[in-house]
Amino acid sequence: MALTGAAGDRPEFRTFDPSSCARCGHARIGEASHPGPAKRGFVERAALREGVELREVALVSRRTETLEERLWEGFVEWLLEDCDKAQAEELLISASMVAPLLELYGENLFKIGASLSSFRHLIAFAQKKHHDFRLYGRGCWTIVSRWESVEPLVHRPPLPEAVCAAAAAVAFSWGWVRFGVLLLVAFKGILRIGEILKAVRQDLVLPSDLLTEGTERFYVRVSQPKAGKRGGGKQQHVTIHDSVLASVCENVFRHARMDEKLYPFSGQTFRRRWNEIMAALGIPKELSLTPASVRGGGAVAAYRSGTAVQDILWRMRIQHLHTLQHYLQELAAENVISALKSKARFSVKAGALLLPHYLESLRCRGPVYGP
DNA sequence: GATCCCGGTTCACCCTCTCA
DNA sequence: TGAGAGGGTGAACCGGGATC
Repeated sequence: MALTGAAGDRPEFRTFDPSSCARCGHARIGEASHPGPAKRGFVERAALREGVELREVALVSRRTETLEERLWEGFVEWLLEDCDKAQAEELLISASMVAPLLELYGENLFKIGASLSSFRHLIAFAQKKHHDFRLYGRGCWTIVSRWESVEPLVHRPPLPEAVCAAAAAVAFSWGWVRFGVLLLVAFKGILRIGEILKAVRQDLVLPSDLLTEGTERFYVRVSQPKAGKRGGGKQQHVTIHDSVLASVCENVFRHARMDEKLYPFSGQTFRRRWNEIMAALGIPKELSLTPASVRGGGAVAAYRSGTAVQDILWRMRIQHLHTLQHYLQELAAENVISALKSKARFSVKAGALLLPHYLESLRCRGPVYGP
């Protein structure tokens, strides 16, 4: 009746009120009249904000701030080579003067062998110092572009799936159980290595935690993800579909304390063990396979297994296809295996073949304690 | 006006090295 | 094995121009 009235077919129904007919006092039939979370009042919100000064809320980490301040001091010192302190202060008052000076300083940095990132940070700092710097700073960014064209970025090579499997197998054979398991979790979950190294037991949501034993899914919660300050959520999670790995994680981590780190040592120790495993497999340093290659390797493996690009974006927790291209473009460069000598290829192949046996052993033998 | 694309801009993570 | 410093890289948002 309401629809025909609205459509004009039955003018006599135009005034029909479905809400009244449903004995509902508002237009949201079947819903709460004011849906959504309970609203806080001014007093309650003000109490929660007690002591917080918006002007003092830091938008960058203290470390970045220190780095940029130090770079700025270097720029000022460079100025002082040609003028006295009073003149330098005069030059640094307005963005219109700072910008061309920074351009010259950028060229100087390039000549003396400084890093491009230091110049980028310096420009960013100048923009924070002078709000109108953007009006004059185009030349500085042009210097950055030219610098990049001379020295293009080199992306980290992805970790081939076979090398990941072999590395995990070597770790298990040496008794580095958590290293091996976390390497596989990071690879399958397309995680940044730092994310898995920082994770604690409560970030790993096992089937037994959800009372869904026997399922193949488990989750890793990522607190403070990389882009936390720029959208993407303060907390993210990844889903891993692997029944064997889920069972192994149950045995290795189920009995750990909720605040216990999944990897009980530091990142440096992870890195040293990584180096030892790569050396044992005969993988040369020149191939630049580092723990940072795990995420790219996971992405490439998912792509190769036929996972839809949108699904990979979701699993990687990135928002732009452009970003994913960084990883997948490396497909062509993923000739790490072919670059290996025959002995190393044999080691990788053998290790990858052994992995299922190690995983089966960990799955069947019950709880595993220790690092 | 809406949408897409791309380059500009920004900032935290990762790697390497040194020292304890 | 851990801590810290310094440099390099990855990946996000933003805005403007192009296209429909």
